[in-house]
Order: sequence, then C-alpha cells, then structure tokens
Amino acid sequence: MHNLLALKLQRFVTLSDDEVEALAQICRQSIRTARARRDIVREGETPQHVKLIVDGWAIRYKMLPDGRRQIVSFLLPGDLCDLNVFLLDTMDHSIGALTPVTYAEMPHDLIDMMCEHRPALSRALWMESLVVAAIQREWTVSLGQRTARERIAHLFCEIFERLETVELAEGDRCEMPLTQIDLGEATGMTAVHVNRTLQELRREGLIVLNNRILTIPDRQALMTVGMFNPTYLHYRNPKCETARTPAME
Amino acid sequence: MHNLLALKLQRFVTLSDDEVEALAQICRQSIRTARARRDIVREGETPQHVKLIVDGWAIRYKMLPDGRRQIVSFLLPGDLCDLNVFLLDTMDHSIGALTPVTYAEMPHDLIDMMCEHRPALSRALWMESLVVAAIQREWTVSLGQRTARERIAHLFCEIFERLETVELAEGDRCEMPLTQIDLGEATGMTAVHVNRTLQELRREGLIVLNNRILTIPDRQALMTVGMFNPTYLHYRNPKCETARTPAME
DNA sequence: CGGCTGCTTGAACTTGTTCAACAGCGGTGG
DNA sequence: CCACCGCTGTTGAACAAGTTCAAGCAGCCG
Repeated sequence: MHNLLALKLQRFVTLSDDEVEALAQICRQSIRTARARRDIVREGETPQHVKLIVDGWAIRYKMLPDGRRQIVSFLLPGDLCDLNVFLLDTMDHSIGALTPVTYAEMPHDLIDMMCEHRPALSRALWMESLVVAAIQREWTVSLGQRTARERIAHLFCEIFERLETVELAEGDRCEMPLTQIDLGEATGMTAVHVNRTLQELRREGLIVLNNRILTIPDRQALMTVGMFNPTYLHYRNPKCETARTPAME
Repeated sequence: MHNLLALKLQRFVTLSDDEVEALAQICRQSIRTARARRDIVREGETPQHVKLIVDGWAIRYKMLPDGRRQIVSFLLPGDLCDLNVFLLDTMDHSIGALTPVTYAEMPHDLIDMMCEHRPALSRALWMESLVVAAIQREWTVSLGQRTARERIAHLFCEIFERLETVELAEGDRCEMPLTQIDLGEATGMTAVHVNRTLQELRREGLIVLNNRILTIPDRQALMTVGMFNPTYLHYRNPKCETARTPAME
C-alpha cells in the first residue's frame, strides 16, 4: 500500500524514503473498523490513540444541549482524527462514522517519539492541523455569508478537491454517501431545504447526483456558484512540486 | 512586563524561566502599531513575521468576490497572527485592526530556531493552533445551529472568558469595542438584526452594554442562553495547574 | 409483506433581511 | 463657534429565505 498519510503529508514537506517508511509502520500498528452511523469517539473522552481514516467517511460533530447537531467537518480517507487530543487531552467534540470506516490507531507515544526524532514529520503534522483550521474558517464563511445554494455548491467543490488529492475522484465523479440530512447538518439548514436546493442545482445542470454518486459536469461553473477558491486547502505547496505527481506508489 | 505570550502558553505546558525569557526576548524584537480599521496583513500576501497582538483588538476576515465579508475570528492581546503562514506560506485570509493595535513581529527564523532547540515551546505553539481550530469549530456550531440571540450570547461569553485569561476583564465587565456592524459580520447577521437582538438581551437584563463597555450581571444566565460550554477553549490544562494563579508576573 | 430510512412536495409560518429614514455624536474646517 | 460630515445606533414596514409540519412515495431489507 502506498501510504495514505505519507501521500497527504508530502503536500507540505518532502519526505525521505526513511520517513515514509516510519509513517507506514506507525499506521500498520493496529487497524480497526467502525460500523456505519456509529460513534468512534465521544465528546468528553480522552482517547489514547491518534486515528487515521483509511477507508470510509466520518464526521466531527457537536451537539447542543437541546439536541441540535452540527457537523463541523468531514473526515475522508487520509485524514487524522485525534491530533487535537494528542496534545489537548479531552475531546471537545465527537467523531462518528458515516459509512463503514476503517481506521488505523497510532499510540501517542509512538507519534511522540517520531516527532522528536524527525522534525520534518512533526512540522508536517503541525501543518496538517493548520490546514484543518483553514478549512474550518472557510466553513465559517459559508455558514455566515453564503446562501443555501452557494453553501451546497461550495461544499461539493471542497469535498471533490479533497477526494482528488487522495485519488478517490475519477474524472468528474466521486462518491457522495451523505444523506440530505447529513448535508443539512453540515450546512446549517433543514433537510427539506437541502432537498429543494439540490433540485435547483440539478435543474441547472450544475450537478448530477444519484445512487450516492456525485457528478460535476462543469467544475468551473459550480466553483463560480459556490464562490469556491481552493487556496485555503493549501495544496501544491511550492516547496514540494512533486506532491501530486503519480510518481510515488 | 510579564510576557503575554508566556502567560498564554503556560496554559498548556510548564515553561522554565529560561524558556519564558526566550519568549520575552523574541517578542521584544520589533514592536509595531496599526491604526484602527486598517489592514495588518492582506489575503494573498506572504508575511515574513509571526505577529503577536500586544494591545488592542484585531480580526481575521475573509471576503467573498461580491463584497460580502465574514469575520472568522477575533484576535485579542496575547493572540498570535501568522502562525499559519509561518508554515503554510500564503495567507488565505486578511487581518485587520479593529481598534488601534500594538503588535510584536517575530521573524520566522527566530521562531524556527526556538522550536528546534526547545521542543516544549514548539509543542505549546502547536497546541495554541489546535485551540484556535477548536474555537473555529465552535463558531461553526454557532452559525449553523444557534439563533441570533444565542449567537450573541455565546460570542459575548467567549470573548469575556478569553479576556479573563489575559487579565483584561474586571469582575463582570470588559471592553467591547465592536460595533453592531462588526458583531453582524462575526455572527452572520445584519447590523439591524444585531441591534434588535442586543435590545432583547438588554431588556432581559442579560447584558449591559454602553460606551463600549460590556457588563454581564449574571454570567451563568448568559451562558445558559448561549449554551456556552467553555471546555472548547481548553483552559486549565491539568498538566499545568498553576497556569491561572496570580503567582507569575 | 411490513417496516424502516431517505427523498419529495405543499402550505403556513418565522426568523432574519432589506430599504429607508432619522437621531446622536464627535471631529473638522471655515 | 457653528455648520457640516460621516459613522453608529435605532426604528418601522415590506419582503425573502429558510423552517415547520404533514403527508405521501420509493426502495430496501429482513
């Protein structure tokens, strides 16, 4: 397996074969699975491992005391879960599996050691958390300023780009396991309104969505509707032009 | 001056006198000021320094192509600005002064060196960025799920707590230089609606706000309205119980 | 077949927006 | 000293975007 985590981190720093191997090793430690729609970690817990999503989709979410729920981010293959808690101790949100999920558990002390001996990796992980924060800022913009139609368009663009970097999009298509309820909880609107918004986007030929497959016939058009500007994802770090080439595997 | 940055980072790790001194030194490098309502850094730029807000309030904000603007966070004294860009290169958002702002500029290479030689500091800075991300998640929840009244209540609670940790709140009062327009841009609503919401909160005795001074007569009550749970701020790290004691200064 | 989940539709309703006007205040320039 | 300007806050009334409630339908799985 060409290591997913290495694939991601290569976007930020150039890793030696040696470092890639160290990552691969740490990921192999223990592989676990979660059933669809089950929690992986709950708010308030103090997990002992950092998790790497290997397969499937998960979400970070927070609940309000009265039961309202907000999805604050999507975790796609290659994403790390509990880096927060690795440093911060207790979870301030929950993580749930959307689809069946396979993830790797990496013990804190191993990561600790790795960071100590390989500053390049430590730096790459730090960068990874900064990108996560950048994405969160963009969500803030979506929820604060974009209309329903713009939000959905933007979200689809973001997910598509992220899937592309882990080679999970094919041409103009990708998987889209989100229900309209999920989309609602992520975009801060009701499922009913998500439904009508999706219909509008479909009617205009901006998206095709059925059988959990999303097709974006004209990417530029959808990007324009969502006012999507991918710089916040910080891909293609100039320091590592090779990051996206098919060379490594 | 008891160093502001040290004061903040002590929340996460215990720093030796030596390390505190290193921080203080790096902060003294160059002190600059920005006039109120001026930009400090603009989206797309690649600043060469990490900035520490020493005095005054600033904002991170993003603009949409059509001019809509979202404030994505407030930068209060003790907050770092461009840690992102220290690692990520180009700014994906702008930073603007709200009030007159004094800030310290810390050259990248100094921080680099510091991080290399003092892993405790590197770790503390990383933690700091994780807390920033946690705050951003909570904003996502506010914008996605909370009503106007809840959003304002929550925001006031958050700002108040953050000011408290840098000793800028007195009893139940703190400064509140935000205009209703600012509040609107932060909470994703119009200034008009902010106005009516503030009146509602005033009428109920939950806040007193005039002359740019905010008073919260009954903190618990406001927290309940905003469904504010401060754990996401990750204060009082158990590893450093002394962080909030008045001992250091 | 029955029951579940997810999608769709309609109609009434609510929250927050838009537009417009005005008041208060501080600063500036004549 | 006053007139004037721009900014912030306030208010009202019409309006729009998104919600709520309710019902029905399709597909799927046991």
